[in-house]
Order: sequence, then C-alpha cells, then structure tokens
Amino acid sequence: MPELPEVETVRRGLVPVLEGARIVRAQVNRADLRWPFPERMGARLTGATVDRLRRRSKYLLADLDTGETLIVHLGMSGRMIVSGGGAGRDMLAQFHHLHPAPEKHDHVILDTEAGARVTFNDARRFGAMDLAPTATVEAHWLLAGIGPEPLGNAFDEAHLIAAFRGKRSPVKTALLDQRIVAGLGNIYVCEALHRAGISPLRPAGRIAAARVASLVPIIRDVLTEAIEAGGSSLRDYRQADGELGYFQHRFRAYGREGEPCQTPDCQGTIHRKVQSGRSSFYCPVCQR
DNA sequence: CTTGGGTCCTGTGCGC
DNA sequence: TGCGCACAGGACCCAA
Repeated sequence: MPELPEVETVRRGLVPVLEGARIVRAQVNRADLRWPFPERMGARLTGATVDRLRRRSKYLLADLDTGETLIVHLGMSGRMIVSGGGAGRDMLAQFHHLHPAPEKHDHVILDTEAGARVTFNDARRFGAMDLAPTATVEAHWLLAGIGPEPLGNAFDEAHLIAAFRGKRSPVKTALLDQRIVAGLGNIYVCEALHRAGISPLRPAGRIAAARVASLVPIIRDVLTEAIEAGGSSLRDYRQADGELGYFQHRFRAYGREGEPCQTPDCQGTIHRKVQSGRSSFYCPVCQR
C-alpha cells in the first residue's frame, strides 16, 4: 500500500510512541518477511531505546541507542498498529493496558516500557525488516541506490532533466524508478503526470525540458498535500496503520477509470492502461 | 549499460 | 453461497 506520504504519515503516528521509548519486549512470530529477519532480531531490539524515527524513501529507520538502526519496509500491505500506553492513547486501553487480540499476520510485536505496543502486520509479506549499524545505514543494500528525496533540496529541475535524458522507457516507469526519485509509487506517479498534462506512455527522454521541470513542483505538491491530508487525522493513533486517509478522495486520475477528466475545460475521460504490469490511469485528451 | 517481464504472498471483490 | 479469476499501493532478479 504505502508510498512516501503514507510512510511519512505512519512515521508521524509512531514518533510519540517510539521516540525516546525503551523496547522491553520484542516478539518475532516468524523467521522472515520478504527476506529473512536479521540474526537474533528480537534479542537485539530488546532493551534498546529508540533515539529517533526517521524516513528514507518508503523506509522507516529507527535509530537505536545500541548503535544499530532498525530498517522497516511496509511492502504492499504492511501496517503498524499502535495500542496501549502513552499520552494520547485510548483512555480505557491505557488504564487497563489492553491490547487488541492478536490477529493473523501479526509478525512482529514491540512493547515499550511505557506500556505501548506496536504491531507489524503484513498479510502479503512483501515487507522487510533488517538491522544495520546506524553510522553506515545509508549504505545498506536496500538504501544504497535510492535517489534524492522528492521533498528535499537535491531533487530539482536539473536532476530530473538529467535523469530523463536519453531514456526510452515511458515516463511512468522512470518516475517509479527509485534511483531517479525516491518514494513515488503507482498512485502518486499517476496523479503527478495527470496534473502535469504528460502522458504516462511518453518516453521520458522525449519530453521537453520545460515540461520535465514542471514535474518537480507538481510532485512536491502532490506528496505534500497527501501528507497533510494524512496528518490532519493523526490525533487518532489508528492513522498510524498506514491507511490512505482522506487524500484518496482527492485522487484526480488514480482509480477513476471511465470518469470525466477533472482538468478544467477538458472533455476527456480517464482511461486505464496496464504498463509493465501496473495500471496507469490517465486522460488521453489532456495528457500528451 | 538499459529495459521489460516474471515473481514473491494473501486478501478482496466481482461475475457467473 | 460457492467458485474462479483479476487485481492490489513494491521492488528485486534475470534474460535479452
């Protein structure tokens, strides 16, 4: 499920629970997700305090006071469910230190000293967890090749123009390529291309530089709006489960096959076309 | 090197 | 109500 905005929403939901919190129990219910868990993961987490909870692309990074960083990827269906203890939690649950009954696919359960519980649930098991030294975590094989953060300074017009130059693959594919820009997935690529008026089918290297440049602020806007929509309901800790929040009602293209295009003065209809196994939603009239 | 297709896994929703 | 199928927001791996 989660792309950058959802992961960022999850991170913000987890910060009050995990930052500064000591993990007193780590229950690991299976040996792997997409890849094997690191050796003795439960033992290496137990007793550790989370100094900081960061995000890089679609990865959550929990820096521990042990010198290691817990790397978490939610895959397609991963959720972080918060229950029990800590300020702002459900009062009844806080009082009774109650946690919801274990559910199918609850793979990792972390309990904090303050009585909160964070449960990693992932039905499809495309998610991942690993531990790496904090000092070199950016060089971890999962993170090493990832491009600039789209909301950071390194993502700019010059970078995107250079990255697209000579590329024959469709712009849809190029924007999904995490080496070019971090954190975009199928939904926000569809949304950004729709706003930019660029067809997802167009080869990336055959888009005029000015139009490529226009994608930069559009990508920033789409992601920022989605984060704000997720963040607007963060008072409810359940938001930390990574659901799409209210922004899904604001999609203009994604999931709107057959609906009229929302671009002003455009009479087109949103079409769906499968590109390398992924659905692209776009308006063939105003996206060229 | 780039590029496209296959693949991992379970759940859901739809048509019949 | 049951069954089969298409599809789902990611990203690695490999063949060409």
